[in-house]
Amino acid sequence: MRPNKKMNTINPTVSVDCVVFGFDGSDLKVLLVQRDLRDNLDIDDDTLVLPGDLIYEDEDIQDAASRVLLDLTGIDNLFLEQIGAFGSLDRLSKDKDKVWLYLVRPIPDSRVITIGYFALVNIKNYTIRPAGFAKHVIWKNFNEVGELGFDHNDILSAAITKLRNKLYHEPVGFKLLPKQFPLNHLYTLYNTILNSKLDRRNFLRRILKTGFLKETNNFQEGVPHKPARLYTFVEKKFASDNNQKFKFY
Amino acid sequence: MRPNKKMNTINPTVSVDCVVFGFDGSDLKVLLVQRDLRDNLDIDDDTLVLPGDLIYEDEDIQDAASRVLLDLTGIDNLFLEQIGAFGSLDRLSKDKDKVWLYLVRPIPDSRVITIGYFALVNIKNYTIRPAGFAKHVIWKNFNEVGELGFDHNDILSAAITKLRNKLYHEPVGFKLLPKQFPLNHLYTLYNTILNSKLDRRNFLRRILKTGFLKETNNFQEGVPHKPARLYTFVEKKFASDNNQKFKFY
DNA sequence: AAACTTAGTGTAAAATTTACACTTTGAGAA
DNA sequence: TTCTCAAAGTGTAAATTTTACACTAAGTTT
Repeated sequence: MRPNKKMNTINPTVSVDCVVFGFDGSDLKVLLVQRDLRDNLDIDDDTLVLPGDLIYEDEDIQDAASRVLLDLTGIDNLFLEQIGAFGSLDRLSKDKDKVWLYLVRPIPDSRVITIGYFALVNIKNYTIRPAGFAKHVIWKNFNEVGELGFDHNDILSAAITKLRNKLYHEPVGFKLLPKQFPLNHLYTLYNTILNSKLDRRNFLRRILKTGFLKETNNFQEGVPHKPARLYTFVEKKFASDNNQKFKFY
Repeated sequence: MRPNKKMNTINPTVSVDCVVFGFDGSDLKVLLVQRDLRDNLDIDDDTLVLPGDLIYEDEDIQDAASRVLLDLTGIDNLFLEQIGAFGSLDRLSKDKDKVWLYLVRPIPDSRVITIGYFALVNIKNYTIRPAGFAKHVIWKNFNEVGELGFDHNDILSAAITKLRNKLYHEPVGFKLLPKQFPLNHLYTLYNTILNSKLDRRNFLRRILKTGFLKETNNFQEGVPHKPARLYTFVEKKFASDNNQKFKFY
């Protein structure tokens, strides 16, 4: 490839961190890792952090984010979108964070800028493997996320803002749901994430009118009430210029 | 400040680049610098690039962007907003770009990730000083921007997308205009930037209805037709949650 | 004073949004 | 089998917003 570059060298100054959102039918979840367990450290530090890592010199940033997710969670081939760069000078300066950095980083005092990514997954497609590193990865209710390591609360805030905006302007809700789902799940999802209480009838009408949903002939099973019809999302082309005019709710 | 860090050392792996938009009454402009002149190099390279530079180790990224704008253009204290990180592996691999990097960079082959920023200025407030470095900074019509150095066309694309979205959802148009302006200037601005031909009466009604404009008792001067009343923007608080529901046009 | 240029202004029809409640259906319990 | 429970499914009228559309007013220049 390119000469004059060492391959597979770690770039000690740039990292990626990933916010992966999931939805379990009633709560919005975030994928977090327990820092010490992840690195098999023998310290008392159960701090939760976003999955992330330093990038390699010869690695595209987004590829780095994919790699991190694959390594830490077994989740492969996710749709990832950049949130932005986080580079404040004190982002690594909490005491606990420093301890950890000294244990695992080649240059623990290096100033590191991180690029945040965000992804949406159908939580059921990605049951976290109970073996290996993966057992230290957890889905945490978004509302119950406490103080994370580093500046990860900032990254998470930026991510939820982005998610809410996207939900409003693009058909992304389906990424959090199984291929087929009843309309009420989508309705709950919108209400949960947007923190709203939308009118149910109006919601259903509007979401159907968008043309992004197609009814199937399948129905819910195993529910103790009238089973709802399942729908699928139909991907359509969005001219990126038109997105602007689009309003999902 | 923080120990274990050298102060004022250049971070050779992270840079910032700024997209500064201006509006001259009929065209959207972008601030560009001519690369060779900027660095007083004796090479035949009139490539235009966005104002940008490597950051310092102990410098917040956004501060770096401010510094770059101040150094290269004399523009101080601008409202800057991050566009995102640009880190593709080939972003510095054009031949001309490499020549330049070898001439000016301490580690010319370093993989560099850049953080894009964008700003809106009233072009008349920032007449570019005709002395010193500033004489190599130009306002270029957005539509006439050709191939820029590095991946700066990508950054510019991301910036224009962001600008169009912002124009649609937030009251930012006024940042491109003088303190007082006739409504038609704002109308032209919207049409120019959004590439649209909005209905004039409907536009005026709607923009006034937002409550962000206040009429003054001043009128245009020196125009060869009926002088229009001047308006000012009134800053109001936007709960960031409400932004979403806001539509300026 | 005539011609030119932009300022400034209203309305009716169409489309969209909103508020609102009852019947149906299947599962599970009695 | 029937009763109860829980969610599914469904329509309309009023209010609001959006759209399309064109002429008069005012100041400048010739």
